[in-house]
Amino acid sequence: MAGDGAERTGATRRRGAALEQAILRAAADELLESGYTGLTMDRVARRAGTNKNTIYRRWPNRAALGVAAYRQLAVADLKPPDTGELRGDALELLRRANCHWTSPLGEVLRGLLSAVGEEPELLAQLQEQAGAAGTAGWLAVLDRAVARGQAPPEARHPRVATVALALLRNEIITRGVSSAPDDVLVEIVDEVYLPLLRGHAHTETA
Amino acid sequence: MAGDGAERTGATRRRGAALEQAILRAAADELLESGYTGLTMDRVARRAGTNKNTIYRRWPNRAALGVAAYRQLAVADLKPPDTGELRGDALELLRRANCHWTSPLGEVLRGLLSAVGEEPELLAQLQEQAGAAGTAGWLAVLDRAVARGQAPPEARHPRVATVALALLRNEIITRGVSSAPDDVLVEIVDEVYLPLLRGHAHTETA
DNA sequence: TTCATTAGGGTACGCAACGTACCTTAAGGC
DNA sequence: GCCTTAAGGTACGTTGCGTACCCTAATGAA
Repeated sequence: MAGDGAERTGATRRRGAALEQAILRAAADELLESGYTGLTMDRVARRAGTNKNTIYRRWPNRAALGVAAYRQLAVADLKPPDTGELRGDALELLRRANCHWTSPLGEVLRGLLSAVGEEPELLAQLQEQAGAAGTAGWLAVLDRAVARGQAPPEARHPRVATVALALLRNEIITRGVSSAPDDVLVEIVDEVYLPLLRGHAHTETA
Repeated sequence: MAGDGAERTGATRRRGAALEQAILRAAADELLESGYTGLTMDRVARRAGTNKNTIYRRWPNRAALGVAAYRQLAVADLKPPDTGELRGDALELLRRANCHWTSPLGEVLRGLLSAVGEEPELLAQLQEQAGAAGTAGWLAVLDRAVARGQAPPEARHPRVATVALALLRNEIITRGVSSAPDDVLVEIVDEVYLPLLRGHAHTETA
């Protein structure tokens, strides 16, 4: 990491893409350290070894910078799990999501989501990243379950497929900041997700 | 409403509970007009015909005042619907919740939820109001459905009962600020909620 | 009734952070 | 080797939180 904490001492003056990257890295680091609340333009400027002026030439306001910086962090490595059983796969996906939302990154995302409420454009950008990543994994897992005969084909409806994820999100938002305990995840899978799929299979897999 | 917009002109000086109520009313009005973002201590003070000092003697910070003011607004009138059918009741509950979350009041609640993230005490207070009110209605509706034989007794598990509500919340949060369109509510009920209950009834009500 | 105590009113302040203005200075293309 | 363009530096205006200080009205007790 170049110029991590201290102000940059290099003699040359960066421009264009290089500078932009430096700003984004600085902003992303601030996000991880202090969350969106702690992301201030002055601090990002100092950390990146530049000044607010330069930042405002690229992003119109703090929220936009926050979203852009988050993008850097959110390149999630999502290989859907394959335990050979639907229940195991679902639990694993839920545990990963739980981890994600609980991590500093999740906190950042929550902060951003609430801060961006007024600007729909930024909101759309966030959803594109946060939302899409989620559903893909669930559909993949369900595809395999359908192939195995553990779930009916109708289960591949996106809303049905991601029910467990939605419940987890709801749990975290409703219950507060800390992560959901594992037995809640198990409950979601056993009491809701699997019965739901069973309910879709009208009279089969009994 | 006494002293609605203009600064109070009365000669007597209010104290204690009367003053506290005046402050809370002013804060609640500001919340409805401008949301939590627009709730500033100076404006509340002016509107209540008092000063910040007096407010800070009662609430330690803006968030606490916001939560207290929200309590005034959130006395929801919740008689669970009774259309005679589970599907109709569920849809009606969902529509009400959708209305609520979309209303200025919902916006306020969302703002508060995100602002209070750091202070667990306040968060607990909010949940007490927002959360409990919701589940009661669903349990009541399910009770009647069970009595009618339209749902299995296991459906009265709180997590199962409120699945539709959780999905709606998730939809609103994920998709952004505006209200969920009605077909989404129908989809939640028909594609998730009813199949889920069906799935719980292992081999009955077929 | 008088008077001390207590709570409210008015105002100004310190501080942080956003966003902007203005000028100076280096980079890089022609 | 100049000239446009972009970056650096700095200071400013503004808003809003939270605090400090001192004045003044209400209340209850002597």
